[in-house]
Amino acid sequence: MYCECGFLSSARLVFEKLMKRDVVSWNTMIRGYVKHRVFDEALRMIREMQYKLVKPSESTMISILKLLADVGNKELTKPMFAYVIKNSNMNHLGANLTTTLIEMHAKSGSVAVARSLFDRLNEKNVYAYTAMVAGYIRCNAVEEGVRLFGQMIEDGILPNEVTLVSLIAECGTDEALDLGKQLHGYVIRNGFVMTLPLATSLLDMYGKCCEISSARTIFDKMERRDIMTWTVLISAYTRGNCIEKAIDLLVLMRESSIKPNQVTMVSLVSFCAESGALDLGKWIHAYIDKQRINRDIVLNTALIDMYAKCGDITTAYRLFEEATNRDICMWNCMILGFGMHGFGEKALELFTKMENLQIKPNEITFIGLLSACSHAGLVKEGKRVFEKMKNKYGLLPKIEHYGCMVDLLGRAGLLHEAYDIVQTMPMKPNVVVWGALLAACKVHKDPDLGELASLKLLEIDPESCGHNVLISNIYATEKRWKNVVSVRKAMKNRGMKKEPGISCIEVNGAVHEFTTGIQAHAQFGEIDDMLREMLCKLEAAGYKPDTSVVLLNIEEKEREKSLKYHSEKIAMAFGLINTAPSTPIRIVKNLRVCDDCHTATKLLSKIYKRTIIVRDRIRFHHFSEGSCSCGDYW
DNA sequence: ATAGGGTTAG
Repeated sequence: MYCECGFLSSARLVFEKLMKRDVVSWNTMIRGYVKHRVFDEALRMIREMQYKLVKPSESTMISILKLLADVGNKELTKPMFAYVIKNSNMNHLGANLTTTLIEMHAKSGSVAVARSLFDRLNEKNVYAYTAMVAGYIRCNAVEEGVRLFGQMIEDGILPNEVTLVSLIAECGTDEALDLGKQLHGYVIRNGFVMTLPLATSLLDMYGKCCEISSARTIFDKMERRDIMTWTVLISAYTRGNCIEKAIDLLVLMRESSIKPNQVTMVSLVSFCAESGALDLGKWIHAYIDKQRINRDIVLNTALIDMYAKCGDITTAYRLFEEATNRDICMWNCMILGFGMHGFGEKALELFTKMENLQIKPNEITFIGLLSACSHAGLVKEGKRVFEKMKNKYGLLPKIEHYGCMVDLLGRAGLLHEAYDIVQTMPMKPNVVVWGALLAACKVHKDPDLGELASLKLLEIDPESCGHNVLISNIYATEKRWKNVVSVRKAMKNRGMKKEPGISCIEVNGAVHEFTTGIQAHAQFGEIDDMLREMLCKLEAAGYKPDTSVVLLNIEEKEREKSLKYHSEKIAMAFGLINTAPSTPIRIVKNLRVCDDCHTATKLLSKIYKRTIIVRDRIRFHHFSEGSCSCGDYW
């Protein structure tokens, strides 16, 4: 009972007091740890059990392995596998045990090990086949999966409703969609009844592959719908940025007297996080509490993430402190949140707390910490964290972590140290790594290293338009128009377009989106007047347009004009017009803030006495009283 | 023995 409810220390106490322990008591305790993701302790107990010569029965092993397969944990599969091998005769592994091992390996990414076990099976039943096919789809070896599915049918082993559902559930990726459609066809051809699980898995698959209309067709045809059906469709809409449709469904669902639960709400909250819609996020938060929807650990994490990503780090931290239950994901969200806001010290403090509580950080934790150090210019601390990751926690830095290090050193102006990392890292640097170096070269004006990085980028990924823009940007800063033109031409020939700059601003709960340039907005006349006024006041305050950030080789006057119509400035003008004096203005943009807008926004915060909070692609800028929280360091 | 929905980075 204690294990099931997650009161593991109480369970352990009872366990320790037992005079006699049999296989069942060990099994229960270990399953408790696995179920609640305390893998270290589970492994320790398995070893202790072995030491005490308690020999687990096959069914004990199966039940533990099954749990492991469900949580898809990679760290434990290896030692568990070793343990099973050690305790049984490899040549006489029972079919049931083997099948469970296949499932465990297939679900946790070791598809090759799963296959070798699969090939040793004499009698391959539907469970083994399904586990294997599902494993292939999960690790993106879809062709192999299709082949095996065909072989299974040839062998005369036919899938049933349950196995079809578990396969379809794996098909929510672009790569697997074709297979998913084939399975859908199989379901129809063979006259399976569209039960709720079957329909839900199909709905979810189409939703995840952005084929919402197919999902909708299935949904509309259904006679009965339960909480999962609604939830899946709502997630599909939020994923496709159709928030109005999602909210409509929330209302409709209430009307058909099905009450949303915490799972339903998570996808709505995470939409707000993604799009920076704070007002909507607050509304949903209030809705959750008003409807007395239970806030479990995942929903709390989503809310924390939402507040952090919408600029309200104080509320995010309050929710974090109030949470009675925290997992690694929640800690990571909070660390990432602090980093995003430039509070590097706070992120590090949180990490210290984690360490004191003996909570094991994972690789995402370190991405958060390294990028937090990077945004705050904490070079020494960042280096220490990187060492700790390797030495204390035995985590092998992945390419992302090297990318963070290059960013950390590059941003701080230590270009050659950054380049050292690029040259000595144990894997081939990718576009992210070269891109970080290139961006650093742009900020710290090292055209030679910048050019080298540019060439590498073009070599690895000639199609990436973002990097081409950055390259032409570097040339433009040096007024090397010839090079700018040739990069631009090459882009045009390949049909590449610069990702358009988009700025969003939420006013009275509605999100308004602006792109660059003059646009067909009902209020555009007013906005244009406002922009003119802003420019006048800016110039009076000593602002000069920084035309070096404009990429095009055009006349100076035109360049100024193109600056004036940067989406960010338009959104700001719109905010100034439509919000009450002295309320903060919040803007979310898809690209990084440009130098000119950054300077202008600082001044504007002083001129109009407004706090202006801008979330760019990677971090927050809090502008107030003429300065920015990033300390001009981004 | 086998089934459907949600959170962090890139």
